Amino acid sequence: MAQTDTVTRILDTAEVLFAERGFAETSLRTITSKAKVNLAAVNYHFGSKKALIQAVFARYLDPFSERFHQALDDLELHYRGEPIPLEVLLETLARTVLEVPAERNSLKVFMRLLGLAYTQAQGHLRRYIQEHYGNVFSRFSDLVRRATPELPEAERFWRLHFMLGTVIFTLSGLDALRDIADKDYHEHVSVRDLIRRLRPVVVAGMQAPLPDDALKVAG
Amino acid sequence: MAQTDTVTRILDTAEVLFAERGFAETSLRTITSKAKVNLAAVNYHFGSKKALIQAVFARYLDPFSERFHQALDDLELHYRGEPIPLEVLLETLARTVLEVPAERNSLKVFMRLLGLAYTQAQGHLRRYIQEHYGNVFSRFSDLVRRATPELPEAERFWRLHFMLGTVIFTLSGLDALRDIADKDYHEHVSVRDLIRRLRPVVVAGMQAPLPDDALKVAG
DNA sequence: AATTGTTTAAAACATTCGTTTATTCCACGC
DNA sequence: GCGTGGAATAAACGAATGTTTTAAACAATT
Repeated sequence: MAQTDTVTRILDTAEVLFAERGFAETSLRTITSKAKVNLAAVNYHFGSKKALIQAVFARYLDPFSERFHQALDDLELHYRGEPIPLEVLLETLARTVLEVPAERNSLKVFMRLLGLAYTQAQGHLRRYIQEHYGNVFSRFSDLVRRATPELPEAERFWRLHFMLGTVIFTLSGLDALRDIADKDYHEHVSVRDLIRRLRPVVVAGMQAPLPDDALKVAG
Repeated sequence: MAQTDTVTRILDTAEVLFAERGFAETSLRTITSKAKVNLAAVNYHFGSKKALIQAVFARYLDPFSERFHQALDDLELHYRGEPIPLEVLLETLARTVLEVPAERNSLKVFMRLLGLAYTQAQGHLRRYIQEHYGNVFSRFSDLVRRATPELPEAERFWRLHFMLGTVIFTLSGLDALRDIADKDYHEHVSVRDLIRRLRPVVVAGMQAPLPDDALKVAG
């Protein structure tokens, strides 16, 4: 049990702490003491703190990447060259995102980490993710392009990230928001509730009219 | 020139560095050396690094709060009890946000800072902002309620935060996103461009049809 | 011009960080 | 059995951090 136990213990503890406080604000000493492993274990097993951060992401993104590619394969087979509708693409993305961490019961952590990847400095992380998972995003992006031919190239890019922001912000701040919502409206929301509420908003956002003077792009 | 110069020199330098790297990743030594003031000056004039962070925010949020209250006063006077339309409220909010840092020629910095306030740990910052500027948000929130009576209470709450997520995520991850956008589309976007693109998306999101089975709430 | 209070300057202080080293432990194969 | 190699441990290292201290320079007031 030796190695496996220590490595996963570190990863389990690190991902929670990273999600709670960010990367720079989480020291290796905090991680190792909470995980009840030796301080040097991180550098021994992972090499450095940077490598640990990347490993935390890989544990989520590797299964996600595989499953999502598989799901897109199925879709492309089914639609046989026809453009896949935007709703179907978003639905598939949402389902895959929900499936992956469901096994680990930590959707919230996964979302927080995704948010941090965009927000925190950590240039190495962006490079790592881009390098390892850029093709998944590219593939999805291409399919969305075919589903929304009326959108100018740049506009689609930005709207995709707008919607990404909506989802990540909401789900990563879920606890805080849920506290407020519970207190003010006495109505408890589940993650599934939230996603049900998110769907029409995201679709409407993607299909919103073009900004007033986007002429230079729209040609 | 003595005090004023040193204090504003520190603030000017700090806000740029904070916006670029975040709070924890920016050391006082980096700030003071770049600002060409003594290291101890920060602790002398502000008391601590935390207080410096708060001071950086206050320099933006104090004028913003004042202007926004004034703008809402004008609106309420003009609409004389009638509900103020949602588009007008959002427009006013956006205009005020744009006006404040325009004088200091640093809209991007202001936006990044707003994003960091939500994103970074810094519990003291959230408490400070809540305490000093919470009433502005409450007032705006009430006006939005009157502008969207058709929305169930909880639905409006969530959508407001969806849209907040869109804006904050986009603006706080601006550099990262801009890097990608520059590389892929060779088109440089300004913050003003982004806000122009954001508007129709936010409006459409707020006015999206209700989710399929929100019946229990809609009554 | 002397004095007072304020600001700047240089240095040191006490922590904390990531990383490395040296040692011990322990399981496994010969 | 023993030795060997991978893994855990304890300790220390060097660098960087926020903060404090002490002294000097300065401005303003009387």
